[in-house]
Amino acid sequence: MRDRAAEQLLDMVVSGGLSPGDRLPPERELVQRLGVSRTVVREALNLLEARGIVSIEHGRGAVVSDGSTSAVRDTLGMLLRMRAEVLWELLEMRQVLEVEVSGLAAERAGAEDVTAMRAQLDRMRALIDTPEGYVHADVEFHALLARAARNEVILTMLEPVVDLLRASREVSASRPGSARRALREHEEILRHVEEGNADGARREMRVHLANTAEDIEAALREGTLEVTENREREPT
Amino acid sequence: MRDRAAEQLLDMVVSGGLSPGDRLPPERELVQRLGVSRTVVREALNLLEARGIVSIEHGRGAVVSDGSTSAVRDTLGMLLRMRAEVLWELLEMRQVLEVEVSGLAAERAGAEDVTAMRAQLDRMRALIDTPEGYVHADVEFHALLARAARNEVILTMLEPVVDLLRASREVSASRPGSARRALREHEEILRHVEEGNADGARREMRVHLANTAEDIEAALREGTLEVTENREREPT
DNA sequence: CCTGCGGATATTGTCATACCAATCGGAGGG
DNA sequence: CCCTCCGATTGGTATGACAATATCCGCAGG
Repeated sequence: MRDRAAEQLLDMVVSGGLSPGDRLPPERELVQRLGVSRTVVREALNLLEARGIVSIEHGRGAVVSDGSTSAVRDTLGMLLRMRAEVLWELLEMRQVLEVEVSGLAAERAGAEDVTAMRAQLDRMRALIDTPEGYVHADVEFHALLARAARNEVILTMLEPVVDLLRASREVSASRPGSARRALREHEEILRHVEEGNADGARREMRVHLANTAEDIEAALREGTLEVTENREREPT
Repeated sequence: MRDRAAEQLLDMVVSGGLSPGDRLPPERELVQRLGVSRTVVREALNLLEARGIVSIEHGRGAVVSDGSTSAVRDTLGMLLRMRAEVLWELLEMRQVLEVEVSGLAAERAGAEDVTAMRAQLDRMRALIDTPEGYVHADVEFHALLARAARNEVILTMLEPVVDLLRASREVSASRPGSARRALREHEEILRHVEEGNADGARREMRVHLANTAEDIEAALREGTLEVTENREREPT
């Protein structure tokens, strides 16, 4: 019954013309409209919240979520906690997606994309000695690259993977010399993107990710890296 | 409170020495142990179920799940449904993932994978004149290929995309000659996989998906297939 | 007229209880 | 020895009440 109600609610959202930010009817009204008890309505809403469709706020109601991928990240994160070996699969997935993203970006990036990425590279250069800030800038660069690829679906799948690997990256970025090497590689990638050289961009990204994966493996061997998930809810 | 209870339960699972298949204590006992009402316990259990940690079975209890990826698949599926993604983006995503899957499968497939795929090709050959059954067998073949690639994460993320494209495929598969052509292409792919020729497998898969996409486009032009979004590639 | 305060109202969160539904196991009869 | 049925265990649903939080509106004061 819960699943049936959740399906009805999902239909209300997708084919009911509700946009992100809109509020669903209150629980007591959904009780009448769906003809089930409040218990079932609440469980259905909780399921949709766990799936990232809506966000339930105390005293306000259930609002349609923007297409945030945090639910996918959380679910993947718990999977990682139960089976640590999926870390390798995640790294491979990231490689598959980002290599292709580089190629697509080289074919589709506009001047404004290149400008934004160049500015981001400057920021990375400035933060190169503070691992935490550097990784943040690094992640942002990859996000800009993904946006230049002009494919929301790829972004939807890549985002949670990258999020999940962020902790690993912070450790690997603090290894001596790796940040500077990564910066050079980013510059190479951007150069190829700017020239519209898709194959070159793919090749450079493949090299870059191989090096990064090597850093992560090394950090794992040294025991510096703990494979856990930091579950923190968004701070409003 | 629900999240706190869920965290406690998750700790019970991961650091409590519970293996997949083990049963958690019944709800009424967790009520006493956690000091909260049954409502909260149930909501926490539902959250863990949505995240794929446990599987709740009526009359039996909550059993610790193996690290199945079905929760990730469901979450992604709902997310994609809500975003009503553009058809060409889905096709591109499918191409990115499946081309790489073919390459990985060529490197990693064992004899039993090849056997299963060959059997699946026979089934497709038998169903070649019934579009519906053929597409089902087709999907199954691609699933076997993905399994041979030995990366569950990629498989998990590919599935929702394929699901959304299924309707398009049923239409395109009914175009004259396309099913037979697709069958030949599948045979080529399998041949390369069998020989361990990763690049060849990638190339053949790329050809196959390009042809399939062409079929879908043609069906779109003929109005056989209705889609709300139109394909616009170039940004402003 | 504007501002800030306070209460009324709406809405979700938690609790307690009762009963329904599915599953399992063991007692009893064939 | 096997089958059946019944009771016990366990999750599923319904209901009503109250608490916690957010929103809105009117009113007093400037």
